Amino acid sequence: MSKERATTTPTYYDLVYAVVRQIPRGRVTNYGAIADFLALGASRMVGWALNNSVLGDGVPAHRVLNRKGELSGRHHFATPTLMQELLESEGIPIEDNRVTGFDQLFWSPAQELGDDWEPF
DNA sequence: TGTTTGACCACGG
DNA sequence: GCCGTGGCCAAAC
Repeated sequence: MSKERATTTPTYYDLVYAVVRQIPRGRVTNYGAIADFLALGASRMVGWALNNSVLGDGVPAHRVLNRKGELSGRHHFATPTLMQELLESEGIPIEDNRVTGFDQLFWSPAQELGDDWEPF
């Protein structure tokens, strides 16, 4: 929901949330793509942002994977299998904690949204 | 205020 | 092709 952060100024958090929400159902992306699209320069921050989002916001963090296409963040969900369940529910086949056909399911924000796209 | 850590990525050996 | 190291930025301790 990107509520006001009160004592803190808006951060890339909101941007990450917005981008992840734009991910179409049945598609996946990786941290590096988001980080590069937002010009964060640090893909680690995307994970941190999602860590906050999963717990409270309606951000489909399960669509965000690492560059290998692995479900690296599954352990952060309510249950380790929840992430896989959600992906399979969207028609994304998972095999050994990795997305099958990750290359064709990959969704690039910079390519789909455009370089001048902004959440606000 | 300084140090540590984190759902990562790229590069080198 | 796998493992180790560096870099990146921000939040938590």
